[in-house]
Amino acid sequence: MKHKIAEIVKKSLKDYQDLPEIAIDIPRNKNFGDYSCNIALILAKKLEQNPREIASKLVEKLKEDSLFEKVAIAGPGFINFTLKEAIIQDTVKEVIKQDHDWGKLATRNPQPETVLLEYVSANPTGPLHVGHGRWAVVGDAIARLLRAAGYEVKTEYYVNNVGNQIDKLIASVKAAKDGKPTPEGGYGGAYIQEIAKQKAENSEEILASIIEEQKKTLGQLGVAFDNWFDESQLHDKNEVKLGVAKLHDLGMTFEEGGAIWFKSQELGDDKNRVLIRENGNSTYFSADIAYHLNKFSRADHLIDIWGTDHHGYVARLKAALKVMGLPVDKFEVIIGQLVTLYRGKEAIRMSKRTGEMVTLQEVVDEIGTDATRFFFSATDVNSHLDFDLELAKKKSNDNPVFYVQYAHARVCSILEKNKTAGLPDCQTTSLKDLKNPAERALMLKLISWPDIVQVAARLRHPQMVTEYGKELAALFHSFYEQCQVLGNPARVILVDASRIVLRNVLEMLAISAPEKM
RNA sequence: GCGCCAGUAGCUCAGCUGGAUAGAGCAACAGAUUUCUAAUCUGUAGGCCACAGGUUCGAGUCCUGUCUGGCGCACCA
Repeated sequence: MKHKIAEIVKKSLKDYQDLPEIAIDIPRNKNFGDYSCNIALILAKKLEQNPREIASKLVEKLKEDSLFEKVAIAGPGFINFTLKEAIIQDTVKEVIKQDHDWGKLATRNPQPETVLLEYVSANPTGPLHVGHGRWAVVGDAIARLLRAAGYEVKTEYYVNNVGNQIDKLIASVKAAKDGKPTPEGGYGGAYIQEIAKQKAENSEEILASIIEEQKKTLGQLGVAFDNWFDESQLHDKNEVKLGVAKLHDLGMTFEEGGAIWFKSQELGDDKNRVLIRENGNSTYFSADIAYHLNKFSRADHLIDIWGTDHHGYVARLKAALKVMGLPVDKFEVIIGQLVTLYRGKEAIRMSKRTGEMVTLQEVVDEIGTDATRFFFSATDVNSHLDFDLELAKKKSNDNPVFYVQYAHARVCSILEKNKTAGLPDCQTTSLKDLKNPAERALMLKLISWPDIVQVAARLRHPQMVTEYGKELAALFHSFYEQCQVLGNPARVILVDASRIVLRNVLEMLAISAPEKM
């Protein structure tokens, strides 16, 4: 709908040149209409004209459009639109017609951009922690959003199955097996003892067993990856060496102390970085360069979600890719901040060294998949999160996830009661009588869903979906209190449209949409 | 010391490229059910958007500085 309005505004502006992007907003205050546009204010600055004058010229043209009941100027020069009731009603019918597709954006591009989204990618040295869970949920939701927005998305989990940490892991398991204490710098969690008790003999079996556990936990969270990519593959196929050679050919490397270095200082880094160590082994950095070269050969656009502990690393990887001529503007890194667990007021301290930690598996077991997903989707992944287990569990009845699910269950219950009458025919049933403010507000919300998907996908902000879900549920509950549905075909249609959008919202978050609660 | 991220109601958090009177949930208080699910609804109260400057018609949002917290600053990953 926003897009439609923007197009109309654009048409009315054809006398102007060099137009900025036209933004259509939903005003906070209902008195300002259903949608609004600030283009006159923006143009006023550019053209050094009175914004209200520009607006009044535009309004004259916009008034003629059949979409609007009313177009008005307000405040310093906002243009406010009120939709015709018939347009709103027709769009509600469109919701029912499109059903699962309502909220999927039509791509004008016959060859959609391919996106390779890499996330979680935890080291295969132990169980996932809560931060991983957060990034997993956010990554999965972003993948769903991008798909709905018309991108072709592949998801991937990078397994660092090479390097020091693996040697330490193996040594730790061996020590446990022999009843010796954990070696210096090794891993000491209870899971090490578990693995030691199992049949796991060689490093492959040990790794496989840990990765299996990770997969199991992620699966329980409803997160599955299209591809698990082993770092060892890059070494086996010589891609790491080739990447380093490429940098060498570009004159971006030098040798010192028996190691090969990347001249990252020339590109703004505060120090140069080692690519090949004195002992001939490659660093994590050079493997990661190779990995991203590999990914760029498979997709147009890369998105990585990294933990905040890796953020210092972004600049140097981008620098390396840029100097190699790759489109760095198509390489995004989303930094995921950590989660601090609380039980009531008490923060749960975690230490990898002592192995004293609450795993993601334990949290999912305790809180449940739906609530965990909702909580992790509901906040900006770029902000630190305090997550209170007691609150998420104990207050489950007032939990926002249940609030949204309950709206869906209520809808289904009404439709079940209406079964004997049957669903009214959308073509022949008039929605003219849906004039109550609660009905109108609900309809407007339903028709804005595709706009939410679009913006949420562009910004990679799943929290916009959970926000929308809460707002939609609230409007539905309010409507429900005021309007008797059964016996009113127009309202039955409105309820069915609500069911569709509530379900589509929950599906976007991979949260179940129960028919009964 | 340097860098990145954050600081919005008592608590947990939303707030789209700068827009109109800053929002929600929880907690608190007062009400609503002979009627389709009360896991609900209606209302009240709660704010110097960390602080100080600046940019402009207009700042929670942009710039500079300060304070507080998190995370980095390896020939670990």
